[in-house]
Amino acid sequence: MTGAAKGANVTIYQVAARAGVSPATVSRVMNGARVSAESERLVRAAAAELAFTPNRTARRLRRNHSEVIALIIPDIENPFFTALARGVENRASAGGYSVVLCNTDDDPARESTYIGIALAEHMAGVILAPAGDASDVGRLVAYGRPVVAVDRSLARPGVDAVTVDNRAGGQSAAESLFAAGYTRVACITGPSTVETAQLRVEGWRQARDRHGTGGDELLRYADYRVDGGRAAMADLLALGEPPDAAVVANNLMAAGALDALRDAGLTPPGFGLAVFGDLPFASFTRQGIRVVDLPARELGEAAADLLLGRIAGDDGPARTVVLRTDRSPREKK
Amino acid sequence: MTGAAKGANVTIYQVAARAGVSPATVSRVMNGARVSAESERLVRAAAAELAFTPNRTARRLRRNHSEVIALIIPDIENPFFTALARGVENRASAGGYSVVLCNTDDDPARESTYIGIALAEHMAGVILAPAGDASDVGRLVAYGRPVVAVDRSLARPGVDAVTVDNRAGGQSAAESLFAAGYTRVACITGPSTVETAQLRVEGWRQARDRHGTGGDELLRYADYRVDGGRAAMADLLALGEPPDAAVVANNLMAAGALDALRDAGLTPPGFGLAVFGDLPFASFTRQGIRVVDLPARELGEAAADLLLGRIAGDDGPARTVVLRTDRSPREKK
DNA sequence: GCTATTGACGAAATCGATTTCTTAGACTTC
DNA sequence: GAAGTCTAAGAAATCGATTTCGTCAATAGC
Repeated sequence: MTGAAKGANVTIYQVAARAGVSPATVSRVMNGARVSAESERLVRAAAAELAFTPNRTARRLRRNHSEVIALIIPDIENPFFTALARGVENRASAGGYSVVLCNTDDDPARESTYIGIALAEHMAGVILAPAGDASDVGRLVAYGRPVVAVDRSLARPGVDAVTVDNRAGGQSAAESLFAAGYTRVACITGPSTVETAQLRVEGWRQARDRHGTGGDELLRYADYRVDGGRAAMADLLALGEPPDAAVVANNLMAAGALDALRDAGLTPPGFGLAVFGDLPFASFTRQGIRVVDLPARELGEAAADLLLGRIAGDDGPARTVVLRTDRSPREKK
Repeated sequence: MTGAAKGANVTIYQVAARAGVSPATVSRVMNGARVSAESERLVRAAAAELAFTPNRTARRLRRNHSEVIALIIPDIENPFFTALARGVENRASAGGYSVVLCNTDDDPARESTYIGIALAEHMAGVILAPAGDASDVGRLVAYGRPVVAVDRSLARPGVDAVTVDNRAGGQSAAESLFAAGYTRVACITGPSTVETAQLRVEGWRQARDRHGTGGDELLRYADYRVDGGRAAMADLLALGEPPDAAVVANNLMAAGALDALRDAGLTPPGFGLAVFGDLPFASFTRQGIRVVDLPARELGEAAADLLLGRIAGDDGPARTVVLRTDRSPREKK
């Protein structure tokens, strides 16, 4: 031991001694079981005097579950995920749970490590925004630990998921550009292995086909990151017959795409741009850009609600909640 | 209980039985104590077969400390703090610790709640970016729990702190604007109660005095938020003799200030702007802006190192680590 | 050859709260 | 008034890993 007044950790036994009752009675008072009014008064007085705080570790050991949930996300620096985290935290703390935020940097190995920790820590449940494709979620399911996938659904029966209607979002993003008079609307999306990236492309295709302007020559797969968006846009602009607008499937790539546009001497709305997800703190750059608002915080809230339900014992079949994106993307001021 | 194969939680006793040794021996193997080669082999084999993971709750109860540290920050959606969090997490996880991220929204009541949780959970330590002024850190200190203040120092002896040299940063930000030929350099800073805000102002004053351009009529206190920055800049531009440049004390206010400039038909570098802290994902808007890079990640790393040292038993006097800001802010491309 | 020393390892105590039993009264009910 | 509920509350087991304390045997030392 290092410090001086370290301990000061009052135990239930000390409270019991002070109140002149047994530890069992103290526990009953603290947990709302039947106790005589007199005992309760004594215990509460003693607890207050000693500033007793129950040791959660001991409680957890006995009860065999914790009041902590893990939130595993691929990128803590992406505002979409921090907003999502905030949603989770709001709901979780309202329900008496703490949230441990785990950042995987899109690395399946780190994701796997965190899943292992969640198991070893006996955390109550896990909310997972899957990093790669093959998420190592089997272990959680095998041990019967509640899991909710968020943002992307896991191709795994029995796991709840909360997503947005990416296809509809992609379609309305593209439609809004066509409606504004653009004719060659490109699409920059995420990795082809990622569900959200594919669905957003599909929405774009639907709008494109309706307006009959060619095939996939204006489609680019990138990596959901700034540099990827920049490269993809540069590539599109170098085409013999370049696009005059683009749907960009996430906020980070849009930042890169704007870079590339600027380098080519273009800016919205001269070049039409519709983006999935907002870039907070950048209102001054949103001019002329159509933003499909993603309900990031609501995603987190819905996922947390679902998870807390499972933890509370909800045994029903797996559900997938799909939230609506903003169907009428408008230019921001 | 809900699910089916719930438990499956292998205990040290089962491993011991399988290996034909006592639980004590299993524990010794898992913790690197002296054990015969033969026993070790048997135990490792049994542990592997049963996929044994030690129950951390039980370990924590016995050892009376957890491998979890709390990181309490005022705004999870501010990129500065997420970068800081990442730094903390890097170091902590390298040292075998998990990080619980707590978001206070600048609310002292929430901060206090989280400090209470950190105590009750017997977390190993706390890294605190204090929300308001009077941080309720006394309880932690009273119980001898290690605490490190980050970003702002607490006016409390005995608490380690990690900060940046805000005064020097403020000075070099202003100097770089004067050097570029601007003559009326304003300053938009944070709340007057906040240490970083005051120090940055002082740096600005030093540069201003050297270049002899008036007093504090070009100084505005705002709130470190987007709207505050917008209002402050609008106010400055409405002056009879408005500034031609400004030092803005954080990234969020800079976003607001840029809004106000745009509304007035101004953009950098026509109007000079030097900003504390970067806005990631917004490279396309940094043109012509001088950014004083804040070593957010390094702050987190230093704080974590300090805290882990304390947890390990470092008993020395309280230290304050001051990191250097970027002393030569340049325009970003 | 006989006592120290050392090493491996099992038995059992321990961490602190919860949760069975159990028991002792108090209160009904016929 | 005897037998049958309840209720309150203490004693003790329990959760799972760690750690102290001994024991037993092998090696070292004189």
